[in-house]
Amino acid sequence: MTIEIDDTETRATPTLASIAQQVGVSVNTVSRALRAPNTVRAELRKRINVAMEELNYVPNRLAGCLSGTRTDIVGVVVTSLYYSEFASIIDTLQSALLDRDLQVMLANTRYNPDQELRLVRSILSWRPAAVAIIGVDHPPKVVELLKASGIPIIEMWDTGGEVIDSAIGFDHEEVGAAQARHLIEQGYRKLAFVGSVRENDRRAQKRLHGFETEAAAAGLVPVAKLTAQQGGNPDLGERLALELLDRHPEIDAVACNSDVVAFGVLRALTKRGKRMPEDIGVIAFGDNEAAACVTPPLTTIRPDRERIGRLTADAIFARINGTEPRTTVVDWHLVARDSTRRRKP
Amino acid sequence: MTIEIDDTETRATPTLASIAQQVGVSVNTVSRALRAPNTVRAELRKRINVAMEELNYVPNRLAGCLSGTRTDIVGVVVTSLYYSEFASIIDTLQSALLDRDLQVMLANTRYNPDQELRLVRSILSWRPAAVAIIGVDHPPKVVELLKASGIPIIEMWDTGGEVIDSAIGFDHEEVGAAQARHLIEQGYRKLAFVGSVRENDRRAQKRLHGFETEAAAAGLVPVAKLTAQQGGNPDLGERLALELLDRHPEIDAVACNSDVVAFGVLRALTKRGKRMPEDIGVIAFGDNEAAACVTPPLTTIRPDRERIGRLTADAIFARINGTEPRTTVVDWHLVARDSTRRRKP
DNA sequence: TTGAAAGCGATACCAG
DNA sequence: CTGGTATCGCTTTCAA
Repeated sequence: MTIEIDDTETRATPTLASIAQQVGVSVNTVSRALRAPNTVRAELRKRINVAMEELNYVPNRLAGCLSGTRTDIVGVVVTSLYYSEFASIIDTLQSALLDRDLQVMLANTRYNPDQELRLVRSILSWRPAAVAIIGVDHPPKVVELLKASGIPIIEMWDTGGEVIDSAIGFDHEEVGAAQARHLIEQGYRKLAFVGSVRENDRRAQKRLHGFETEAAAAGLVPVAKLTAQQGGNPDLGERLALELLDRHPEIDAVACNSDVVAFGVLRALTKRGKRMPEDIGVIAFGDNEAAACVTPPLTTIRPDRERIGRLTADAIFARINGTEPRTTVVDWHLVARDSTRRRKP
Repeated sequence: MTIEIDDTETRATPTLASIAQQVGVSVNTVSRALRAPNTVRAELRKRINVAMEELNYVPNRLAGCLSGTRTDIVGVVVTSLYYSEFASIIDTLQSALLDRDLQVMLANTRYNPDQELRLVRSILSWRPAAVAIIGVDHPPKVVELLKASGIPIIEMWDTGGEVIDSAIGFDHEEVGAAQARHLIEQGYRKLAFVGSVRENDRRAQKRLHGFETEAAAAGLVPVAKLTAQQGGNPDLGERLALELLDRHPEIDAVACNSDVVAFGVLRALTKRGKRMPEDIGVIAFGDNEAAACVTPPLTTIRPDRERIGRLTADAIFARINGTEPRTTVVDWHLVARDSTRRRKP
């Protein structure tokens, strides 16, 4: 009697069963050879490894995670990928997660709340171990879903307001206030604010609000203000600055909501023959890699993105291991460069 | 007789079965209500949807993809996340994939081949529908795994050499050659090359090689050359430029391997009192958002990142639908700005 | 139009 | 140390 094995050399991706069959052991011996190598006889283990190598076996995590308890995905939801805004957060976070074999699933909402809901839903459908998401302001349904998921949720970049679970970021109102304070300290009095302040970018709104409030506190209202709904870039900055000069020629300082906008502002002011920092001061936010290389070097506020990324990874591990949720405020620094150094210290 | 249902109100994540039970239908009716709504009576469908909404049901894709045929993940492997190098590729790619409900799983190798192997393996373990990866030069085992996976593999950013499946990018040697050609056309004769040229960054190496070859063809060897293994940034550029001036004061043009390095080079040259473009010309690669905003505005080469992202998404769909692999060369442009305009046109 | 039942590929608990 | 067997949550024939 012959047992016919219909192993018709189908070039299907190998499974645990394939190699179990080839080695002549049971499926779960192979599984253990992977999961708990020392529970398998050395010689067997070796043959199993050889077979895996030969067949280019790659475990199927869909199956693994479905049956096992944990998933090794961490959902990361950002609002933008451009201009280094969050790149180094993602970079640091990703590499820290990798050390624990966690895989990043990335989503970019582009500041669109509908998109955000859709993406969060999509990410949750992968049953991630945790979700890290930019901002603390989300559509109610997003909050509901994230809460209902029962996994650790780390909100990054911003703090304040209602936090779903844990947050790691800083107070953007304070950043705006610091911009105003610095300009005032340097002797500027006719303050303006320009930049991209989108309807759904609460952080930008907070910075603007903080700026206005601080200026008002110093008796400097009204402040000229020119914002746009589109994303920030140098051309926008240039356009807004030119318009600002036309409308308010008396302006002697400009705060920008981002460095890339400030780059264009500097260009516009230079074209109009303004001397910086003497005639007019410029301060921004973000500390883009080029901020120290433009003319004049740009005074700006530098958030500690690496730290946020690292602490987020730490928080994810901690929460997974059962520690309590917490909110961590991360320092930022005002980097004074020549675009505002009116008063020699 | 009483049937005891041990439905101990466990706050577990709802499954298809949960809502099937609540609505009083079978599991696969609910499944069909999701997958093929018009095969379910309207009234029933409605009740099912209500239940899903109430319970905040999110389908478990691990299960779905395990049982079904398709996976909706696309693995995206990049070598860096900093400095906008690939950000807009990822951004465009991601949003194009989203239109087809494909989810990006991101990995960053940081130019480390061991990491690359590990990450590719990890990504393949999720049984993605396709993989998009930066570069056409990978460790042999990576190539083997990707080939064995049987899914579409799109190599981005570079072309030439052996392609695994499909490629969308451009010839980096030509870019380097174009840098040299432009400098020579503008009348520069003592050419130098500086920047980060890592051991595992084949693209950077190709650009350097193309530059040297083109210069040699014009009888301009030897070219001074100063490279580093670390990643490019303005400080590196400044350091290298200062060293270059010390060693080769006769230099009259510098090609940089990236814009961020060039930013530092400009700063160094300015500090040393060099006039640009008169005394010395500078050309770079990348067209960083700030390239037009530094002093002098930087001549550089602009790759079309959006196009690469979009075409990669297109290629993924096409390959999934059975079209043949192909290599697509994407245009790039030399953007001449004031850092090299010696000859007035 | 709806339901029952058989997998998908791995894990985990129990036996042997 | 090794092998059955149930199970994870969903999709997918095949019947009813």
